[in-house]
Amino acid sequence: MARKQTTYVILGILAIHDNQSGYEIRKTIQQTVGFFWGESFGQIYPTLKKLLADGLIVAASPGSAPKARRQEYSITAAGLACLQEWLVIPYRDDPPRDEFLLKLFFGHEATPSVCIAHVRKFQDQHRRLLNTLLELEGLARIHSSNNPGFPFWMLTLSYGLARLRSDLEWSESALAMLLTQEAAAASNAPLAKNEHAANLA
Amino acid sequence: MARKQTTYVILGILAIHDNQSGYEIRKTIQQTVGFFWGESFGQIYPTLKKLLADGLIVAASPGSAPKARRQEYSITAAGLACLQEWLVIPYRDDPPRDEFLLKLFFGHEATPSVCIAHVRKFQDQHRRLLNTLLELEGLARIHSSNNPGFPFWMLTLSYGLARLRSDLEWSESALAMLLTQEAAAASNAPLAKNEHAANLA
DNA sequence: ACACACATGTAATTGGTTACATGATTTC
DNA sequence: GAAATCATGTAACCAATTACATGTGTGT
Repeated sequence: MARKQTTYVILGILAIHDNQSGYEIRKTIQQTVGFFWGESFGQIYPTLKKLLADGLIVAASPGSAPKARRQEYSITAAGLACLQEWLVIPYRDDPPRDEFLLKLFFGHEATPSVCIAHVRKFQDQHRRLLNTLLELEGLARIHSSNNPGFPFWMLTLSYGLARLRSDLEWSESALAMLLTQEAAAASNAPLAKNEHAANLA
Repeated sequence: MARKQTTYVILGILAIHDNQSGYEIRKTIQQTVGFFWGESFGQIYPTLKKLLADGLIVAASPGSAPKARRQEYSITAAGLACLQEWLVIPYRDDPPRDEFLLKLFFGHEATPSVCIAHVRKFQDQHRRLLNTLLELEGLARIHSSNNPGFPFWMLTLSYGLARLRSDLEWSESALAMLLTQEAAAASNAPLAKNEHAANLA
């Protein structure tokens, strides 16, 4: 039975920590797998309904503080089985699409400063994400190091950190290259003017 | 005017090399930006019609060998302007989705061999892609090093290579970790049995 | 004759984002 | 009392994949 990916993120998150509302599930997703996975409410709430109807999750009333109108869910045995079935299926790599690289690839059609701006944005974002991941790593080590899932979380985290560092390293050399090219272009134009002036004189 | 991304890939490809058919454009995309961008025919042909209607490209009859029924296109001044406008707009990073990492993150819910299989597949794919990119780099250096776009192509290529190497390095340590964990799990089960037998004796 | 690459297109479906609509609770 | 966060949901839209349908040219 082919289900959409949202199904499995939700099941997986509930398998790690039960009794979460749709709102909380989304927050947990952002805080744990957010750096390589995103989900929107427009996707989460309908999926939750479907999972409930299929018996993969059950509705549980909030234990302690019954705030607002709020529905918590837990994973069922059937849900766990469904998750485990999915886990063994070879992953399919989603068709790659990187608008940043695409703009860079066509960079010759733009002025030098355009690519420089893109790479700077890229660096900013990656630096910020690096800080976030380092914080996340610290928190995980403190609060979850005895959790059986911990080694796997560290695996994805170390992937993220390795990639981030590689990306930042690359971006430095890319920026250096673009800046020298810009400088060359800038010195060529005035040079051309000077030559023109020299010719006139 | 907001256009879909397919628009700009096509325009960009035609800006680099004119007089290509839809079929050729797709092939070119695969061979140049394929490692970070994909396009399907279901997307290309309708977009080509739209670009033609909007005057961003023009239909050109095949120059030399008029094979099959086949339509070549070239970019217009308006098309180039449209591409350039798009290039300066800050890139928006597409919401990240990596099924491989997601399965790894939930790895604790599966048997150790499951994650190992995923990582092995990951390694295979990345090694193959590394070879492809190295070949691509060689070809580009031979045939296009004097093209004004060359530095930008090398930028994306070096990004791909850096990432690939980082990914492969990570995958080695990930695999090592998973293998020791698997060995530990395998030696624990028999150990438990032995203890049980010892208790009986 | 057969297979493969060339070549173009359409239709169905899906997976997903975004915007909209609503309202309660907490905090300042 | 205003603002932020918590909380749930629906509807419109869209970009893109996939499968389907069709046919030609080339090489074996």
